[in-house]
Amino acid sequence: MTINHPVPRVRSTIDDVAAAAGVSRGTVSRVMNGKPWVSDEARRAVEAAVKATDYRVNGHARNLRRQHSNMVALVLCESAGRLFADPNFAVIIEGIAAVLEKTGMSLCLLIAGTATERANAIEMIHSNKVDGAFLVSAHDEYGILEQLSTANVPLVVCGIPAGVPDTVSYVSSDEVDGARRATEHLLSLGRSALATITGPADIAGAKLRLFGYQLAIGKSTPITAEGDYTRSSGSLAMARLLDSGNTIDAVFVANDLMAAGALDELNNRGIKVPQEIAIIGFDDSSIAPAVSPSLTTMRQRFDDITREMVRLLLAGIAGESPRHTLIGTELVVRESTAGFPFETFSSHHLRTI
Amino acid sequence: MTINHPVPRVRSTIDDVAAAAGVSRGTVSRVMNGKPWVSDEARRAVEAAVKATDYRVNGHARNLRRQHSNMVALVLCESAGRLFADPNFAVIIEGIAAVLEKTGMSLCLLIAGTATERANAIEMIHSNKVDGAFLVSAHDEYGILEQLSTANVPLVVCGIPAGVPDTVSYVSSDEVDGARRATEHLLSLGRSALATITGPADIAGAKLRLFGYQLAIGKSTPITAEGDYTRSSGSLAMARLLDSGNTIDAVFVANDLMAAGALDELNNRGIKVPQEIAIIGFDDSSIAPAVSPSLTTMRQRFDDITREMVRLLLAGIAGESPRHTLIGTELVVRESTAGFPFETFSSHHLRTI
DNA sequence: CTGAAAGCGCTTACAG
DNA sequence: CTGAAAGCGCTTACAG
Repeated sequence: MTINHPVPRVRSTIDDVAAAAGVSRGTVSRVMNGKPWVSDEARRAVEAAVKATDYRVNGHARNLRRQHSNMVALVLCESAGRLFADPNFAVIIEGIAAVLEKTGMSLCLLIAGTATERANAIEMIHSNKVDGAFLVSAHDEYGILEQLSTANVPLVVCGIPAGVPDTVSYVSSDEVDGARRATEHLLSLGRSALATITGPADIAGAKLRLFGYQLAIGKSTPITAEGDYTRSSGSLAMARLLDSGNTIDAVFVANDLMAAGALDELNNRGIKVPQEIAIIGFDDSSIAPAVSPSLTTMRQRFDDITREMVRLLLAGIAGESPRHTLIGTELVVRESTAGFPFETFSSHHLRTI
Repeated sequence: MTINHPVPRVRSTIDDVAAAAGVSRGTVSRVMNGKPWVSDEARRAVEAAVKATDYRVNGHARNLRRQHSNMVALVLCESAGRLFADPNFAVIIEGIAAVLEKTGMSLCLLIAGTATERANAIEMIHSNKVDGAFLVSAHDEYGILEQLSTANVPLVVCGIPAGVPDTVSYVSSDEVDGARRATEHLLSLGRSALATITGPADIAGAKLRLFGYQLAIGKSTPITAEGDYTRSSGSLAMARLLDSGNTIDAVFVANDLMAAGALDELNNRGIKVPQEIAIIGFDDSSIAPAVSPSLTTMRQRFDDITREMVRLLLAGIAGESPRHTLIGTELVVRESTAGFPFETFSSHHLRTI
């Protein structure tokens, strides 16, 4: 396939409108932009001329002149398939869109799952067609952050980037603290044979969650299995843990999707959750209350995260320096670490363990 | 919240590069665009100067001059939440992105779930910042298609728009034929007490599927319940059908998501599918094989649909007139209308009905 | 192979 | 309140 050069399309310009209205283009421009100091008579003439000529301002010319576009990009470093498989993305996109909408800026999503798409996104940002950009899920291996960090445009990353953090802003849940508290919750149940299912080793956030887990279990060597944040990888990891020969009575899983997968595996083997093995996830995504047993998890406050992301991007556009914000997480207790009613389960739990 | 006017950021221009390289800006432009007829010496000087000055071409200036942007928009008339709830969107977006990638054009997604977002998307297209646009799920009530149809930019709609079809291209599954064949499949099972769960009445495609259903059942008055294409609305509609007092032994559901919801309701009530009631959906989305019993459905060939959408947009950009394409559907038989093995179920089916 | 020049369509001080 | 003019940063015939 080849690029088709667009046919020239006739469009009326500001000069056409000016001629039709019998005014100068300066006056047309002033009414198009709602500037004051235009006589009612001129305004009416221009408005009529705009209609008559079917005029629309040319965005390239306007932005070139204004030196900004009033648009920001949201770069998603995933294929559409993976994007749609993880409910967190919906929450993040919706949050950013909702906050940004009130600011008068417009948003364009750039899917950057393939190398070509990443190159296009980088080009778009480097060429100054957007005033700023959000970056979601920047896997280290792509080096996209590195290339973008030299762009002359403010950047806000969702999550903690592994490298080049000085020139960009980021906002993230407090991963270490969240993972530590999740693990302590498991410990508080009286469980002592803990394991963890980690996210991809190349994602900084995944490493931090593992670190928080280690903080909580102290000096004991961690029993771990790595997944890639997908549901099926959680099943596989759980199976490896189960078949490893280690005794396990509780697992901290680095995200809800993998926790759901772990639950699938446990359910398949007839292992009772939480009686035999307690499970805690991370995210409180839409899947957490939907699985059976429902999933205890550390809630990421994406509403606060996205609000802060927008705030930092706007600040960056206004000339402020990059800033880093950590947002706290909340423990949400559900069936996978508790019974219902709580008391009943607790006593049952004490008897069986 | 208010708009922050961006601080002026220093960026080197083509003149800076020309000065640093000791050539004219014409020459710089030629090497930036890979044009022939540049001496190796000049090329090297320019390349060094580009690096030294950290130069990037300004997209607005380039596009203003070139009169096209090499970018197309994909307008999604849904909130991010709904977008992510329906697996069809992922398939469509991924399909368009994949085909478009090979053409050298870049893609930007515009979420147009709210009135403000729709206004932004329309503005973006009217201002000629994209060379063309895809439109997905254009609910009639928004009038977005109407506003866009006067834009001086080719448009390709996914699905059959209810109005203004002359100025835009569209590609759609053959809804009428698909629905008719789905219903005939139900009839071929020996079922005679049919009902249908329809999509939203304001969506043209939903009306066409109902029409196809009516074609198949002939003169009998259709028993219908309307949903809104979500899973939960399918449950509700199924419940209404069940509580209506009509005898029902087979249901054509206008999409898979609602069919899954119908299955939920049937499972809850302990009604056996397909023994007591057979169910057929529409789409063959990822949920169809995932539910239990797995769902018989009419497959929409989204790979062909998206390929054709890109083809038509490119053709439109090249100056060709709008065109309309209908793509055929395929019957995919699974458990919800058949047993496994087939023979076993068939005999069982004959005995119980 | 290269430079000088025109022009893409706007906005915005600057005079008046 | 309004017009004439400059200029945003490019690309592309046009000469040479």
